[in-house]
Amino acid sequence: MKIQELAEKTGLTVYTIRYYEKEGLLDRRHVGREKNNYRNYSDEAVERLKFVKKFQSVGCSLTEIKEILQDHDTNALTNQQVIDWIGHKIKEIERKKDEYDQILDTLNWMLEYRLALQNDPQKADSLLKARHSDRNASSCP
Amino acid sequence: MKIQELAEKTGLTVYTIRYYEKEGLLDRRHVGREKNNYRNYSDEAVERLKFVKKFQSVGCSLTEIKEILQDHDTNALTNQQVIDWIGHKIKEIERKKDEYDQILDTLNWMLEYRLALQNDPQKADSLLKARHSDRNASSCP
DNA sequence: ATAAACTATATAGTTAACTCTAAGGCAAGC
DNA sequence: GCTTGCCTTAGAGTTAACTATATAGTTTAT
Repeated sequence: MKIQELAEKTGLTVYTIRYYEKEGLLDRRHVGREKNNYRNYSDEAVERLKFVKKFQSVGCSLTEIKEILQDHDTNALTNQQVIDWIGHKIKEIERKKDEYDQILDTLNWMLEYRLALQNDPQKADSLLKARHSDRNASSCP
Repeated sequence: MKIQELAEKTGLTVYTIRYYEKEGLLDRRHVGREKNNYRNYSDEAVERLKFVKKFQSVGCSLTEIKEILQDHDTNALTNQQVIDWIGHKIKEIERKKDEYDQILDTLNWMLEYRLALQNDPQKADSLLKARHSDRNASSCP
C-alpha cells in the first residue's frame, strides 16, 4: 500500500510516517520501494505504527520506542535486558495510573464543590474547609 | 520565601518558576516583590505550582491549566463552564486510564513471552500464535 | 571587605516531534 | 495531451516547554 493509505489506516499523517522512517522506526519488513521510487508498505507497517502510537501516547519517547523495537530487528539486547525493560516499564505505567487516580480524585472533588456552589453555597463552604484540613488531598488552586 | 526555596519545595527549577510566572500561571496572591526587587512567594504559590505540576504530568498543556486557573482569579468563566470543563476532563482521564490498562496488558504479555523464551521456547511459540489469533490484542511489534 | 552565592532581566539556544514548502517526477481521468 | 492529485527529497519552519547565558545588582559568610 502507498503512504496515503497507510496514513488513513493508522491515523498518522504522511509527514509523520516519513519522519518515523527517517528516525529508524521502520525497516525492510515494513517499507520497500517500487520501481517509480514510491514507498510500498506491508501490513506489518500498520501494526508497527499502531504499536508506536500506543506507546507514545503513554509518554514513551520515540527514542525509547525505537530502542526496544530494534531488539526485535537486530537482537542487540539480550532477552534479560528486554525483560528488565518491560518490568521497569510496567512499574512506570502503574505509577502513572496512580497519578491519574489522584487527579481524578481532585477533579471529582472540584466537581462536587462546583455543584454545591450552584445548589447550596453553604455546603460548598464546608467542603472547602473539610478539604483543607485533609493533609493528603490536593488543595484547590 | 525566595525563589530557590520555592524551587526546592516544588521540585521545579528557578528557571521554570520564572517561566511559569511569565506565562501567567501565578498572580499577586502567589508572588510579590521586595524592596530589592527580589520575588517573594507565598505558601499559596507552593500549592499552585504543585497543582500545575500534577495536571501537567497527566498531559494538560500549560495553556489549558492557565485557562482553568484564571477562572479562579478573574471569574471569567461561569460556574457551569467550569463544571463542563471538569466533566470533560474526567472523561478524558478515564479514557487515558483505559489506554494505560491496554498497554499494561501488552507489556504483561510481552513479559510472559520473554520469560517463556528463556525457559521454554516451545511455549513461547504457542503464546505467539495464541496472541495473533486474538483480534483484540495488540500485536507483537 | 571581599568572595561566594543568590537574585534580577532580556534574550538566545535547545529538544522533541512534528509540519510544511519548494521543486520536481509519476499517474489516472477526461 | 492536459490537468489534477499523489509521490519524491531536502531542508526550513513551528510549537511547547523549558534551559541557559550574559550582565548586573544584592546578600551572606569568612
